[in-house]
Amino acid sequence: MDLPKHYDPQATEPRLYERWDKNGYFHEEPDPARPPFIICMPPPNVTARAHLGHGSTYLPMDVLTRYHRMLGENADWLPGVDHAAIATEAVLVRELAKERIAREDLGRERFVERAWAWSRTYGGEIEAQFRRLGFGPDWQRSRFTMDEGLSAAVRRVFVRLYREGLIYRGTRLINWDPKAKTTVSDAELEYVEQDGRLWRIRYPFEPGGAEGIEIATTRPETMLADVALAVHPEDARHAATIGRRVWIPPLLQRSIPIVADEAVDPDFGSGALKITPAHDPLDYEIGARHGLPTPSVIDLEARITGADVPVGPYAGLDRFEARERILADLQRGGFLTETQPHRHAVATSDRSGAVVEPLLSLQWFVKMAPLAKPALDAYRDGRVRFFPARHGRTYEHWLENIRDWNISRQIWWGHQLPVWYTPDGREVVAESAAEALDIAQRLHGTRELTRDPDTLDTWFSSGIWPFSILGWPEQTAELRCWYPSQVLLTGGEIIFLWVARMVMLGLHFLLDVPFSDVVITPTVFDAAGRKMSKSLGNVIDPMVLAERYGADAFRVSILRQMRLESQEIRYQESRCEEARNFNNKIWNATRYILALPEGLPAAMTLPSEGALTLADRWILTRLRETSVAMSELLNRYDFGVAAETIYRFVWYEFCDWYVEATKAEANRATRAAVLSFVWNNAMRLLHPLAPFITEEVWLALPHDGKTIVTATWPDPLEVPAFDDDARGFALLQRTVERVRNARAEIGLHPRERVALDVPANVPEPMAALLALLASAAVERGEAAGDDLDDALAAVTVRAPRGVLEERYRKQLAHLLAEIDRGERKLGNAAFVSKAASSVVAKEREKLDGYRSELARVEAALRASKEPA
RNA sequence: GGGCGGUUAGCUCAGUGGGAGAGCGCUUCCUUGACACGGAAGAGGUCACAUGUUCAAUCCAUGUACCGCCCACCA
Repeated sequence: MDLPKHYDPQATEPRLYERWDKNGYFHEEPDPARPPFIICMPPPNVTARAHLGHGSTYLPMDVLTRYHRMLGENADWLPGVDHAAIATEAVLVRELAKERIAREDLGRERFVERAWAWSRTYGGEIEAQFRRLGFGPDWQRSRFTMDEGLSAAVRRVFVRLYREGLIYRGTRLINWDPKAKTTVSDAELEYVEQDGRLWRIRYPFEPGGAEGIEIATTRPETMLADVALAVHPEDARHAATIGRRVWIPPLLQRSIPIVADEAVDPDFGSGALKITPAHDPLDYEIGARHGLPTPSVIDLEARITGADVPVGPYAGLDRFEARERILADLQRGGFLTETQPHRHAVATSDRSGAVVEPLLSLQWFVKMAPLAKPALDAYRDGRVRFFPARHGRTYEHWLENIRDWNISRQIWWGHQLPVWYTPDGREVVAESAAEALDIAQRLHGTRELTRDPDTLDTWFSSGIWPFSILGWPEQTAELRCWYPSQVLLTGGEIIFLWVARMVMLGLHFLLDVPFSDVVITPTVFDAAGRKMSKSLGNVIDPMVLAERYGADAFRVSILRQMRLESQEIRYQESRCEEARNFNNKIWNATRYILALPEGLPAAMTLPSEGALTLADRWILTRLRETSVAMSELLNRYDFGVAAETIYRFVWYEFCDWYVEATKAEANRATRAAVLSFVWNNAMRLLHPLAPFITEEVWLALPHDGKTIVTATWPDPLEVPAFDDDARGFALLQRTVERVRNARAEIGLHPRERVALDVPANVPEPMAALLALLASAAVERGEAAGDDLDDALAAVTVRAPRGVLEERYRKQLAHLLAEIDRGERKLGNAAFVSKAASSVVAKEREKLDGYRSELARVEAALRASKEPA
């Protein structure tokens, strides 16, 4: 066979993926006879493109699914795409703007048509990218949140929650995104630290009077809607003012009361707070406690409106423009007493980035407290577990402090509320227009209905994802076999937005948690620990990495950096290069195996135990240990250590030691069989992590079956283990290293043989390996000591006089220091009496070892100095 | 303001109550029957700081400093 010297992933990977896909290796049918292993893919936004973050979240899902498929389980990774309401709508509005068309000009129906067309065109792109990275979900089962089946599930959930009294319509303070022109939920806010200013403003007791009370604010434009000032009830400075009235500057057209409320922090500013219930959450609560009115002065365009209260010349101004004008007018009227810099967190919409305006509005909400209780219980009694466990406290804390969820959005792309209104404003909630008409006729005696134009928050449909994609509310075989799933993997930033809501809705509608394990994966940063962003120019595109180094290399590079407890990965491209080199190493070890002159056995079998050489026994023992370790590590989601474990086995044990050992004459009889066996197993252990190269190599070796994708996971019990021989080989390795070190010291050319005295009680196979691996000319001498440790320790290098002297002196110094340390330790009565006996024994053993080594090194040093 | 992580070799990071580790980078040697995307040898660290617990602390506890993440209605 004539293989090129360098592995070529660019040619191999797409070819293999196409074969897997065409043969349906990723597809599964529900099979109650086997244990299920189901992962619901967090649906990427239809607007999304692959980024490095998908490496840390989606890649582990692929690894786990492949691993459990090899274990013979009913394993399936269920993919899909999210319609991403606000994000997609924003993209479309921007595209329309290029054609100078406003959303309203197009009309709802045609706008939604375009959204569908856009989703069909671009939605497949991330799927193609995932394929390029080797991800193998069950593509035949791919779902889109706007599909008819999933939309029907959304309507069913809405109607049922409404009829159970868990969905209601009401006027509440909501977060208004003036850019996207819609409400957003609390969980979708992002608080951005900004350098702002804090203004102190005097509210006079009488219009034109010099006396008054000072407040501090960062939002002077809202003062037009003030309904009171509030002070802390126990604040002596303001006690006398409670109950008095002040006038609102600069217009001085309205006066408002001063009230006392516990929520006011007396230590902030002047200790007095202006109350604007319609434009601030805290003010809303205080206002409610005191029965204050709730006038608005900011409209949906974020402009000042005089609809509720007089706003003078500010009417129609943008909110930030109005702020400047009001400040100027306050200054002129002598009401602005102080301006100071102030750093504070501003609520922005995490989709549009716009500063969110708290507004009073009539919207739809989900009553969360009754749903949160069972979700909390499920966590507390261990039905839902987090990895790492500390993330569970985030989940718990959010559910304990849960607030009602605003679910109505004023955009067109999404699931329209299944709500209709009669001409006199009564609500009719139904799963279809026909049913709505029926109800309207029956209950309200009318067939004249108008549908609510709003759509649902995207996360409403995401919240039912684990069962809507299984066909719920139909009782499908998928739903019976595959709900609940086994594990959810996701980033920590959507524990509230998504994880908690899936648990709540899963428990409510299917009476069971949607998954038992939640694995929170780390965020990927650049090597300097900065978030990757376009503006910083530090974004690394995984598709570029896959092109440059291969998808396997990209995968291994990410996986090796994942740590169980870590919340971040600092990614550097050199890791990818390193993994590419690793793949090349695998490739070349394979070339060596395939080029053996004796050829490979037709089937994967091992020689009889008696025929196995020392090296064979060692590598088989290590294979077995590695195989046990890999299962344990993958079972507890420790991808980083798993990747590291197989990486080290392949490179440092198999390639550097075993393959070299097979070049010895004595090892030739068994090597073809053992190399094939171990390499076949190693490829299967590595396959979930690096699917492509392992398939390519596995197919070239003796193997069973058509593809490694559905091959069985190595069973450690099928690999013989020889613990004593393995230990002996490890001792031999240390001896080889010692001799190589001396060779370097002597300055021998690698091809020159070093003369080695090997005691007679070192077994012949070891002496032969020493000769090969250390490139030595072995001369057998007298037996030394009474065990293998002693015999190997007595192996000595013959060198020209004086050459090794410095080396021996260094060793001597080190040994003397160790012996001193050990003697002082063992001379310490407290240590000998209090430390564990095994620790003391080990310390004695170490000391003895150092002493006999000291004697040998002293002798060698003498020999090196004295004339021969 | 509250909670949670982190601080170990030049860089990115493992790790352990009892002899400090890996990869990259660096130095030297080497194209020996697969691999220079390779092999061998080597240099390099008061394990952030302070106090405490312990026979023994890089590891445990407390505190400090710095970095980061999440939450929160100081306007």
